Amino acid sequence: MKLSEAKQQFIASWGAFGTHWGINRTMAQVHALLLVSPDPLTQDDVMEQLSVSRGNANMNIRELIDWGLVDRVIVPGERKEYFSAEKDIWKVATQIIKERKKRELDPMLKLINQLSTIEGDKKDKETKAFIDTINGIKKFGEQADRTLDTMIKSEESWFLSTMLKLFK
Amino acid sequence: MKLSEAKQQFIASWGAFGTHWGINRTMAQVHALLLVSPDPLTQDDVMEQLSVSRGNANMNIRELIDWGLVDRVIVPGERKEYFSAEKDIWKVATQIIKERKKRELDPMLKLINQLSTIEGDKKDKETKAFIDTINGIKKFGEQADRTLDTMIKSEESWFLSTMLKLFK
DNA sequence: ACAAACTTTCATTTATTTTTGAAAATTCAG
DNA sequence: CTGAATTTTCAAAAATAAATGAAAGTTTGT
Repeated sequence: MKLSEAKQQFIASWGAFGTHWGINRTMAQVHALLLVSPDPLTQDDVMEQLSVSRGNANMNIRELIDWGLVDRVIVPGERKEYFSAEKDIWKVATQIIKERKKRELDPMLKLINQLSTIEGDKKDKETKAFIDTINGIKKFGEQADRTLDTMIKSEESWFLSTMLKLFK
Repeated sequence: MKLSEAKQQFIASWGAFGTHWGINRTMAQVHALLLVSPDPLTQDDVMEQLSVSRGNANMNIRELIDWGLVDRVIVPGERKEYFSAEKDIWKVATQIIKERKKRELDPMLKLINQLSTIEGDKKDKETKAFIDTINGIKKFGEQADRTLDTMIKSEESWFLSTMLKLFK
């Protein structure tokens, strides 16, 4: 298999994979493209290599920056902006966990906490089932929250220790 | 907050939550409804409570059964089928992890393994970047695979030990 | 075997999400 | 300040995903 072919397949599959996880196909493809590009790319490079419009490329690149997965890179003497993706997959995973936790788990727990304050007779079967389910989710969510924080933290300290080694 | 109101909000939010994770809104809502229902429901109950069509209800209930999150329940003397959701959130989580792993992580790793066999000069910057990214994903995926298997297994043994206690 | 009760399918419709591309806004060198 | 280069916005169009409901299929009691 040739590089260009493998690259195409990787980008296409990463895009399809993303859609199964609620991620816009183009965003996942831009991410894939930047992951396998040794040097930073411009918006026009992305447009050309993925055959997408200017607006689409722009929107998804910015979304990736919001997610902390892509950085703007300044190339001296160039007017255009360049973009480059974090290449360390462990850092990528940590960042995604961090963002999803913030965007989804935390608001969900907030809601669950509100719902756990319903008034009602615990003798009632319907009420009891509701409270039990909500409490189950609450406990699970709180545990997940703690576990994910630990993962994020341990990754950061791993990162820190790696950095320290570099400067020792 | 009253039960009916809380229930409505839970179902709506669970549905919205699902869409962020690539899960069809109705499927997530049916799941939520069954999670807070003390007794099994029929397809008509689901249709009525969620205001969805027969086809939609049927399709999503079956999908939930495929995912191993909902069971058909036979009520003696009744012609209709009844459906009930697994209520233990830890088991629900385990089951979702199991299914997503099978449906998505495993095929992705298969692809990555194929892509890691590209021919090419490692001196070439493009080729090197591609190989490095693929290998990074490969290592990460293999670790995730092992970790998730451990989680699934530990849940099963926790389940087993709970069961054993019941019969001791 | 029949028919009522119930379940499943799937072509069509509807809703939602994504993409486009031209216009507006911004940036920056001279 | 000017204007060309570049980036961003957003209304409209296109693509995709989901829902509908009637018809076909299946099951079960008599």
